[in-house]
Amino acid sequence: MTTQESIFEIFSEENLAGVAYKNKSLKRSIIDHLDQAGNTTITDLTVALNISVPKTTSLINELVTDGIVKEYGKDDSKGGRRASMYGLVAESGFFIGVDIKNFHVNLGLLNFKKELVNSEMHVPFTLANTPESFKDLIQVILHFINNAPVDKKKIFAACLNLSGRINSEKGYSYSYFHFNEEPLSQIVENAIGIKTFVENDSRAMAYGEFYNGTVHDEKNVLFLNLDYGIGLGIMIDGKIYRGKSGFSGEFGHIPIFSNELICHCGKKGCLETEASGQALIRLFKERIEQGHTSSLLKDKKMPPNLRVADIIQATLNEDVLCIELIAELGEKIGRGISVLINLFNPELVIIGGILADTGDYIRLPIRSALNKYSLSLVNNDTQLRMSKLHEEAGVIGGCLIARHNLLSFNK
Amino acid sequence: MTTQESIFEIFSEENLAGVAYKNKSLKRSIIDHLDQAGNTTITDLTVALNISVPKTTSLINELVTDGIVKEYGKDDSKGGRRASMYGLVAESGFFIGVDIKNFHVNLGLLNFKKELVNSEMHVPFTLANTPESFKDLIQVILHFINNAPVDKKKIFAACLNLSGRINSEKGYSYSYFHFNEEPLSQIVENAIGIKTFVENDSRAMAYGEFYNGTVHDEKNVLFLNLDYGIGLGIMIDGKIYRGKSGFSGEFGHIPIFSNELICHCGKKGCLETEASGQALIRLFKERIEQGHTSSLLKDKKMPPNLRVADIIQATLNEDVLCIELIAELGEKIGRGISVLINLFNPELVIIGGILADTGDYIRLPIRSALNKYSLSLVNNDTQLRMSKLHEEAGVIGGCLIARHNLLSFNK
DNA sequence: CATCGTTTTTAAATTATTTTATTTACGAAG
DNA sequence: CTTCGTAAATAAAATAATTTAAAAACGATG
Repeated sequence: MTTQESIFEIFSEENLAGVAYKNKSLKRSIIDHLDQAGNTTITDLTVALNISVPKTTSLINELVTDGIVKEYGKDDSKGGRRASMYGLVAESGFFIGVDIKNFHVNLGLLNFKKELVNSEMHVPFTLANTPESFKDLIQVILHFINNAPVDKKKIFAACLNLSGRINSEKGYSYSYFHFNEEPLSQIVENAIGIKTFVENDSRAMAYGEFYNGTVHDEKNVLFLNLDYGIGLGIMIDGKIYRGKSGFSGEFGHIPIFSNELICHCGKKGCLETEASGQALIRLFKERIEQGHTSSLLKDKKMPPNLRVADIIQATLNEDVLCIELIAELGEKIGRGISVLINLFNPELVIIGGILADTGDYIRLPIRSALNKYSLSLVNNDTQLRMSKLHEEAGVIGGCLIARHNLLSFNK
Repeated sequence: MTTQESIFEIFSEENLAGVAYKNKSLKRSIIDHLDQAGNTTITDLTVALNISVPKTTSLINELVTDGIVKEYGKDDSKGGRRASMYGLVAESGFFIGVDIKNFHVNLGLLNFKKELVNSEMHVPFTLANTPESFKDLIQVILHFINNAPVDKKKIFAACLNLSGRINSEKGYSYSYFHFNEEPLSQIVENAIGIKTFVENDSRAMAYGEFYNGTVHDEKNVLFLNLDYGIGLGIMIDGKIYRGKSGFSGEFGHIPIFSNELICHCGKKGCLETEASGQALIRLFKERIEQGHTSSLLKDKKMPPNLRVADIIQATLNEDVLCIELIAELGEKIGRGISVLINLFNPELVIIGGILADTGDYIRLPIRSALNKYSLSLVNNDTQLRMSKLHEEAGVIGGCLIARHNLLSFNK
């Protein structure tokens, strides 16, 4: 029996009854506990799961022969005989995260102990809603899998992060690659030969930041993905909140401005029309046309194909116009966040996405807008923190989601 | 052993281990199942809880001798011996809900089977943040308890609904009756001699509507309490979402207007300044001053102490000005709701609170504003429904919260 | 460096639960 | 109205878990 088979046995949805069912759930609980609490002793598990020592011992032994758990030496002395520490086996399974951006793809490989063992960042790729773009993507993924330093059979699952509207339960992506009735997850799964899930990019980043990033004890956390659009990942009680069909967090399209700009979603007054990376480029052009200047100009003219990354870089190089624009953006985003704080009373709001790389240039205007627009009692309750994982948030989150979905913890 | 003692034994937080612990949790699970699924058979429980028939039988028998469960005749024939139906005993315990409004109090008494056995609506009372008002309130509650048609000892818990910021976990009310450091829940508990919880009024209404009202299978539901202020109760995955400190749902104070009106919260541009019952009265006055007329005028002058209820009544009597104002209000509320829909992608939004009594006069403008302001894909996903429980939502919700907290189901 | 207190682990005894078999109850068909 | 098929409830047997007791492992103390 290979490791893979035994893992699938434990995590299969097969309907067992009676003792077999109970043992299976107990084993899952043990893995869940080892997953969350790290390596522990049998005594620890005994109190955590409310089962006796002999029972725990026999279950652990089975998991050890299954290859999912192994002994990690002895515990520190607590006065008597030292207890054996048990923990998950890092090499017993791997998971892939594919984070698809507008102009590149990031990929990562995670082991069973939630450690990133391999990653490829900034693989060139242009996201377009065409079959060609999709084919390119599959090639990028296959290349990553073939170059991965592990047995392909031990890669249990993958997760694709895409912006736009995603129904991760059913595997549909509505904004990209929705060419026929078959769910995107299924199409990719067939193409790469690995169980595949899809998830909204901001939610995946939120998940990564939540479980492997800047979040410690907080349970209700909002993650902002400030990119060309404005995404929002909502974590409630430690779980991703997706809404009815997976369309939650359309923060960029809340109507809080009284302008006449038509958003690409077709509505007027969306937050995204004033406070996104796209808006940033538009505002930059407008200022240049009004006669302002910037270090980004080539021969005193607008550079062609100006990207958000350029403006971020210029800001960090202390370009005055860019600093001003980022501050304006921050003010507007802060006003948006104050809506979120009033509604969610979160413990923590994380500023992520490429625009978060501007650091204090964007953080301080956001902070002051929050004081201006949200109820102080509620606002004081909420921490504002910058992303810790930066551009790795997506891949790590994707890997963790693949892992979580396959193992179906906490369900 | 009295019934009360035995109930507290099962639901006590006392730390048992081993078999005793397991039996206790199984008993709780049985009660939980009977609570949600109604009367069922032993075979049913066997598959639902994954335990054997003899084990289920012995647990049920213990619960029967405890007085919490009893037999409710035989099941319909399915071909063989007819199964006994078991269910909760309605009279084994009672719960009180106290819904405190600006100008009156509603009280209700719920039995163990979630049936409202007694209620007193519109008990005269004026809510003010003074010790006198609080004393009056206690008198109202004591009067209700003493007149209740059940043994006072069998009333296990009560819940107080108040508007404003409430930390229900710790029992604090910040907007009303926060006279000293002791939690309000504790003060009331000492005064009435019954375990007491406090909850935000809109959340309690949402809870009532969710479990005994218009909600059927939906799990992610938003409830709008349109009163003098605008409250929001958020139900996620069947649970009340309270946020970090219980300040979630401050919907009335999201800054989505660019007006110069100072809200009573101290900020500008709050939804409440334009779309609440308070705003309605202000707008009515303004129109009258501009020369408009209405059936509500006395000698062609503003009536003193005009209440929202008066405008609602006039609307239902087809007063043209009031109908217009309600439509304007609906439009603005709809714009606010579109923010919620974009963020939450809920299955259902319930329009409740006194202004919901205007029915289609407010529903239709809300509906059309939603089409105008929210993403169609997301919007089409969400149902809009009017409250079913109307002014009883609060009391029923309060009773159910008291019951839930005491029994601590799903925890 | 042997002994003692402490804690984990293993083993044996006890208790509890499930599984299987039997009995009881019910409706329908002959 | 008896018989037969089916399903629930009960009883007995078998299995599995917990509890208690004993052994092993370890550090500290004298």
